[in-house]
Amino acid sequence: MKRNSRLSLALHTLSHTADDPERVRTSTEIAEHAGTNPVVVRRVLDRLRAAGLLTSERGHAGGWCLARGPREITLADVYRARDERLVATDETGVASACLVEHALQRRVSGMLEDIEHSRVERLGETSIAEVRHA
Amino acid sequence: MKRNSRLSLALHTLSHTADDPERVRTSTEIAEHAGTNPVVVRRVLDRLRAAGLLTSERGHAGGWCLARGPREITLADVYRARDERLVATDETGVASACLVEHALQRRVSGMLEDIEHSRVERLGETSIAEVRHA
DNA sequence: GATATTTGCAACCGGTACAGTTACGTAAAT
DNA sequence: ATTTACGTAACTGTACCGGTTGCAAATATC
Repeated sequence: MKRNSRLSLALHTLSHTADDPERVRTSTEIAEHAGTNPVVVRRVLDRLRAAGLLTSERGHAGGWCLARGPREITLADVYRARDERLVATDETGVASACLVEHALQRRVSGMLEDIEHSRVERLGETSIAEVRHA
Repeated sequence: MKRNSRLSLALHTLSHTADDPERVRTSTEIAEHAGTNPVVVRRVLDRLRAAGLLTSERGHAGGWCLARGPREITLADVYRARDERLVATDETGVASACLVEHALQRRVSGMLEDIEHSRVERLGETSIAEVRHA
């Protein structure tokens, strides 16, 4: 697959389901379209379901569906649904004895957090329904 | 060591050298302070030297020194000195046949670029000399 | 009830990235 | 010549991730 694939795959999938919200899609189908593996798809989509963006049904005629209207799901929702953070703020819990280190941690990670927030805010301005008309 | 250590180590080291710019520090000394290994320190500091932020002298009484005044080095300089990008914009060159994918790429990666710029901009507002007084 | 389909999940493989470590070469001061 | 310290290459261990396989559980169809 390609780089940054988790977010990319999530967005791609949601955008397509937004195209035709009634249609139920299997992970196999999605995987073929995305050029990857059904299990990988499920792994990514698991998180979107946990975040309440998708629902899945097992068994015959099962598959994946949008949990709410495509206009009610923003890029920020998708972004937040990944549990990972791109900023990677330290958080090892080990308190350094070094004062400079403390000051750095506070300043830099605070700064990156701010940026993170503004990023998510901007992503929130676009719903997955309108991505195609970008 | 800890996560995000390259940037962290770079910033930490530079902040300390900014404290007393005349003093020459060996990688062993820096490594001990940072709780890591001299070779690791040199690897990270290599990039800072390539970026013109530090100089190094070999041999007896050699070591590392600031290449310019601590007020002329910003956090953005350090951030840029790492060659890596945190955003990881796709760039595999493979053109997808999927129009939605195209639109997504354009919109999302454009947005991430913006954020990257604003991040660097904000980091540029602080010099390593003033980090301690945060 | 048997069968086919599809998610759910765990285990494992292969590749990549990185910190850590060891070892050795090179340069400079004493 | 010796000592010091950078420069660099090689190897290790770990972590993460995409890919893959296998199997259990659930559900629709026959």
